[in-house]
Amino acid sequence: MEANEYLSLLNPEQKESVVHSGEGSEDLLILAGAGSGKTRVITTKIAYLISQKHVDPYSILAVTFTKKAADEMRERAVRLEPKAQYAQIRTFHSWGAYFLRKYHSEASSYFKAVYGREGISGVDSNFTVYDDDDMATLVSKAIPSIPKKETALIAHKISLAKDYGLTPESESFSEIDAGEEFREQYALYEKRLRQTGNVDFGDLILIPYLVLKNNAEIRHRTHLRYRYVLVDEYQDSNRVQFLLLRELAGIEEKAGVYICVVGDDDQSIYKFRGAEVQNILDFEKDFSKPRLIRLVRNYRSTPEILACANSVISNNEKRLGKTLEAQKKKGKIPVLAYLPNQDDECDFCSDLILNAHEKGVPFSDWAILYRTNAQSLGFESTFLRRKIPYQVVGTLKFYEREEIKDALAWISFLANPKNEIAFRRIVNKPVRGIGAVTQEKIVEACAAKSILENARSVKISKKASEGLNDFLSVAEELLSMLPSNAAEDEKSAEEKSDKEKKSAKKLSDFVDALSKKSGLEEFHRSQDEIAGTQKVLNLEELANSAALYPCTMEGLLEFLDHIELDRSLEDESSDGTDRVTLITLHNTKGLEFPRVIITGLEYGVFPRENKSGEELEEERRLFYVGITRAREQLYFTSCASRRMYGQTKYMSPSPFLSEIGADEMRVVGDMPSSMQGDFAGENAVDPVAKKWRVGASVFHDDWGPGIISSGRMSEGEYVISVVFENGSVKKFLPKYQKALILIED
DNA sequence: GACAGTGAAATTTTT
DNA sequence: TTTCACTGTC
Repeated sequence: MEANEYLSLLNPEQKESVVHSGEGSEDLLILAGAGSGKTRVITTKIAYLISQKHVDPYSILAVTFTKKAADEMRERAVRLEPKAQYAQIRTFHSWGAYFLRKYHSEASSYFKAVYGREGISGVDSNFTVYDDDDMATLVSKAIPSIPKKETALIAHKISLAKDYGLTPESESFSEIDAGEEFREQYALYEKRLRQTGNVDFGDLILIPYLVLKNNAEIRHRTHLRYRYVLVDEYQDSNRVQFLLLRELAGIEEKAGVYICVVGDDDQSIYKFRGAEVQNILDFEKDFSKPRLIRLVRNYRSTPEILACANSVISNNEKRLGKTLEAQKKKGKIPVLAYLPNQDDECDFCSDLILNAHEKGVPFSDWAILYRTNAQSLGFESTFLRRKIPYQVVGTLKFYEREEIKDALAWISFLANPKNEIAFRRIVNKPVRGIGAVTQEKIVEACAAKSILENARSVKISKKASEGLNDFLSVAEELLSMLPSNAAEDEKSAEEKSDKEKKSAKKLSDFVDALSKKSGLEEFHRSQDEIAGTQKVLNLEELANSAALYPCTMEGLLEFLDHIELDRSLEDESSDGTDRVTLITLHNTKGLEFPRVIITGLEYGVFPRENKSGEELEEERRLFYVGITRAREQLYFTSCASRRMYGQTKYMSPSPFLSEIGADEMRVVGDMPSSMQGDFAGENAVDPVAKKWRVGASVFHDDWGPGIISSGRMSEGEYVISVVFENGSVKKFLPKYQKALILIED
């Protein structure tokens, strides 16, 4: 396609975003609302830079957060401009992995300087990436005094520290609410991890940042290489990603690297994972002469849907501010249904879907959105009963399955025999008589050395040594199946895989052999027979997915990177079957559906209880994301009572619902007041309780505005808890309370 | 090391 | 209510 052709498809703001290319060292922030054609802009921009500005595609780096988004971006950019295939279009983490493999020895030198040389391996060229579970295991091995159940907590905290760009040497951990005790734990973990030569997820960003920051030569080379850096979904970037971007930009040395970020502050929903809305709010402050372009024309949803979205999000204070403008013709007004309980909610959704289906609306037009995974259960059983085909998105993911983790542990161990976590996972599975004590001995003796090469010289019991021999010979046998093509190291990874795909043996045969020889297949086959699972099938699936890679050590590493850096592997059921989608609100980001039902709109469910201030704003953004997924029709459901943890709880409508104007939606059913008398006897209607209902807004003379988070009868008195905007929670007896007033809405 | 029995806990989760 | 992690027994 010619440039003027694809540019003519854009609206003025989109076009401006595309042609802005940083003359006069200006950077660019594109504030792209939901459904405003963001991906089109970024892909067109890549094509435009190459074909019109004659930019070498090799010098373009475009990063996204998910594999799916990266694939889509590459595909669409290449369609516009074939040379875009030579640009680096990938996820933040996969770029980090690429960078680390390239500069592993510089990274290792950095760590040797920090920790001293003894027993430190740093980052190996053939490192594998530890996931959360692996991290927790490593924590418990690095700090044996820690109780098992706290390891995951500490691992999480370490992840968070890395997301904030903090190392054990950092001055303070106040940003992540941790202190000196944490510093010691973090340091022990790091030392242990550096012994293995492997990295965790956080390292994929943190270490490239540290290397760039501390190594002027590499920084310089990198500035020469990447002249144009584009970041998608910038609102989801965390602190360390921001720091890395600053190094890539080379602001201080005036490297002249063009930075363009695209994002939507209103769709930032990953604060709990370290994402910083502040990054996008501060962009204009942090980068050079930045230009801000707003894309607010929405091509996805009807004006009625956008009116709701705009009303809701305008209640947030921390935002750059924008109002979506509908480009579609008028449609149907959104519907809010007040329902007695969650069974009625399931039936209401089923009725909607089945009625529409009779009129020819496919099941796949529908998506049921909910706040927590547990809420899918009711829908699943109802849909099963009423024969509505459905798919649940993002529950047990492929890579989280035991058998897959086992096979991957084998692969990781072969790639890097210093990987103690992988070793521990597989050495005694199936049982080889190598218990925890023996494992400990072996790992201790082989610290920072190849377990494969050194394990035989460790003194262990006779029984264990037989098992170990068995294990090691399987590993050696498997390794011998993998020729290493060191001679071809000079070639770039892309070039190499292309060639080898055609000629060499497939890696799938290797993975298949691995399942069999390791005993994993047999082990899981017997599990399948007991539990009726399909673990063996999954192992075969894994082998299949390796078919595209050559049967070499390099192919193995590529395959590992692909698997490890794409934990969002599609559910196998994403074939063309016509079915309803059940999905958490978080998982809907980037998706759209003709008909959307947002369920469980009750205080305590959505928003979750005790949310206030910034946290409440994030919940509101989540609601906004949900609303803007809908193309044609939007429904809300809110239940008067809900079974939670085995008890029936009486619910109040979500405060978010009152943020939508009365004329912006149609209400069906009766809005419940708290403790309604439907269920005679148990909960007599107390007029005080009715007035001071859960979810209502209040104002306190000393504490300011707040929301009633719970209310119950205690010794004949109605007691409420109020969450104030500063986060504090207070209890009151409203009957006698004078400083507290109710704000009617 | 497998298993039943007990008790505490119960968000969201790109990589 | 359900789930999962831990405990003690065989």
